[in-house]
Amino acid sequence: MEPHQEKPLRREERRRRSGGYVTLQDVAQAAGVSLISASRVVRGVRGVSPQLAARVREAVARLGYTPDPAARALASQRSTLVPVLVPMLSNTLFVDVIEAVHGVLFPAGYQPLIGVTHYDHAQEEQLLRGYLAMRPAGLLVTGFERSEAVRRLISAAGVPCVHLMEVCDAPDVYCVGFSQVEAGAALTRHLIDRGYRRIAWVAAQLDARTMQRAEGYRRALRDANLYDPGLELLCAQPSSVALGVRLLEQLLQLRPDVQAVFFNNDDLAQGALLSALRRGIEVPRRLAIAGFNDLPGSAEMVPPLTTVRTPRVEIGARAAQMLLDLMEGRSPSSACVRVRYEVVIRGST
Amino acid sequence: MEPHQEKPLRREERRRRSGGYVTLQDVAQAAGVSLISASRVVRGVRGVSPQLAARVREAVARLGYTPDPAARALASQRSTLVPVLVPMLSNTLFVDVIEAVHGVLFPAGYQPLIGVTHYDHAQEEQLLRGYLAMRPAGLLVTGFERSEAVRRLISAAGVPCVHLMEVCDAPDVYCVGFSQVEAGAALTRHLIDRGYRRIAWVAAQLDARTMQRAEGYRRALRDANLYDPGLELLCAQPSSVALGVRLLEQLLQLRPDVQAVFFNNDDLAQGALLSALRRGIEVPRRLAIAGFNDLPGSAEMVPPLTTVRTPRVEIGARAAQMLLDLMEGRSPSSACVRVRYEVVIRGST
DNA sequence: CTGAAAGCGCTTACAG
DNA sequence: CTGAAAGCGCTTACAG
Repeated sequence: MEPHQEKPLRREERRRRSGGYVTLQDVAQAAGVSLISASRVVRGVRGVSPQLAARVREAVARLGYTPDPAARALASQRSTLVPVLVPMLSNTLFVDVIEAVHGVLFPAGYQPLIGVTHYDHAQEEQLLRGYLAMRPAGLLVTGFERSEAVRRLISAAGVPCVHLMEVCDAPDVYCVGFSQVEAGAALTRHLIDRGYRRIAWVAAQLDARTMQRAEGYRRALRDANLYDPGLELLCAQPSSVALGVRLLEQLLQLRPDVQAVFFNNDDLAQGALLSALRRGIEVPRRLAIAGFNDLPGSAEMVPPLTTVRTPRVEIGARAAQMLLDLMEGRSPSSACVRVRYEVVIRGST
Repeated sequence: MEPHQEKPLRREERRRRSGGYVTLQDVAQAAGVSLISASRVVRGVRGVSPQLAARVREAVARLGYTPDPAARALASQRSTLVPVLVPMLSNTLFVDVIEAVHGVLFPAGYQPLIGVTHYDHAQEEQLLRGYLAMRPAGLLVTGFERSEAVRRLISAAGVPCVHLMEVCDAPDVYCVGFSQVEAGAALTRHLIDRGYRRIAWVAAQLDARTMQRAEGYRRALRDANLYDPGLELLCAQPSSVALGVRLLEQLLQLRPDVQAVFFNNDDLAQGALLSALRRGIEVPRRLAIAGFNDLPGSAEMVPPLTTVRTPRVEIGARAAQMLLDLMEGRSPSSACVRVRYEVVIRGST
């Protein structure tokens, strides 16, 4: 059986250059069909006779064929890579999101490329430029706050993009998340309902979602006629347990009369609880403490921490599913998916 | 100026298919040199005249050329992707390693592909198969314990592989880490030196590194004639703060006479400290508690946790640097780099 | 030091 | 429903 075209290169040389992998050509030959027919079967294109498809599939299995992603990407100008840009990994929040994303995309044949922006617009741009050179199949980014340059890169990329964590009403914007403003307000209302009056807000990092939660805090307190700007303590450093210790100290010096504190993230609140323990401040009798995100350890604190459970796994999985639909030409049932958060009341309030 | 070869496809069609990117062909034409010369300059191959190189570089800058990774990978049978396989991301340990790896590889033009194995050999194999199809430039894997199938995949891949976290004396094995046995022994010796006699070992997950630390614990106690197998509590569940709470309870029921506990990981020890606080067990007077890894929050615990600080960032950075050398044909000064860990003595012991 | 040819392994668009 | 041709944007190996 003669191959269709002559191979000027010796077979041995070809094997060396190609790394010895089984190619689609090998499959087509083994199945006795044309290259393009084999390609159609492998790609799952409709309109191939069942007999032909069966023969190709048999050959694929027998030879152990795996498509070469580089060749595919070059011919189709689209890879199977999916950049996922998150601000930080030291926060378990995003680790959960990423694992859920991976769980959906990898089995579907896509490879997530994790990019950590460190809440920095310039880093986000640099990462995205690097990743866009690889002709990704789609994009997953965190929230909506970014530089104009990055916004342009995203839209010029011409691939679907789904936004994580926040929601938005624009009809052409894909997103999976919840209203950070409402969640912030919900926890604040819980504190008000418990009878606390001088309720402080303490936050670090000061990224977009933090400020949205601050907005929720303000709205809830204004609605109850309890808002006092003097009870807000903002700090641009990264959030951490250690910082929570320091911020509680600062707050108590500033406002010894504070009755309850809403910390923007559980790590800060955990630090504050530990600091209260050390200083003998009774929680919640003398001071109530609440956090946000329900991170590992919060339920085990002394006393257990009241917080807002955020559905990270669901956000990651649903965003990945939406992106998958978009990448494969299906239109998702809704451009914006709102997931449910939950105020978890424990002993600290 | 006529292009060398005729383009049967209309220019417009070509632009559409190629995504409108600037190609090396465009650069070569603009610089007035051959395609291959432009390629050599872009790749940084030696032996190109400075004048030619300058003209090419000028054209690259002016046109904003970025090489197409897919075309490169197809022609050279080597991508710039680097799979990094870690057991878990919920442990900050590996997040630190990954960030350090990224910090070295990304600026050098490589893209890490994070794979989480969940301490599961089958998952590791599945991930690796998926990633190897992409003809990665190198591999970064955690430790040495894996299935024979994965071991074969790694060596058949024919690309350099560096092992993270553990060390090994085989001359052809690349690794960056420290002796988990010695580190476990060092912390145990600290407890012995402090005067504790009935020293327990509590561990979860029971992966290879955990068991190596257990070995260190045993050796140190045997050397001091204090080893008592009844003081070991092992649990195969994943490590967490919540599990630490439960394991301390179990241990105290089993052996109310225990004087000190070495927890295999800080999250367990943090849970134990919180549990001791809640139950009114004085630490360290009644019971000393120590952990491993110096995770966030450990220094803020009440009392602060004695632990072993492990140089995650250094491990990630040096392993990535070693891999970079190997991928680019340089031989690293040493196949095995031992990094320094440190026993951090705080109030809990 | 520079270059023309061949090829990497696929998909696209056009025919029938 | 099936196929032959052209091409994706690079690098490899061979010449000079």
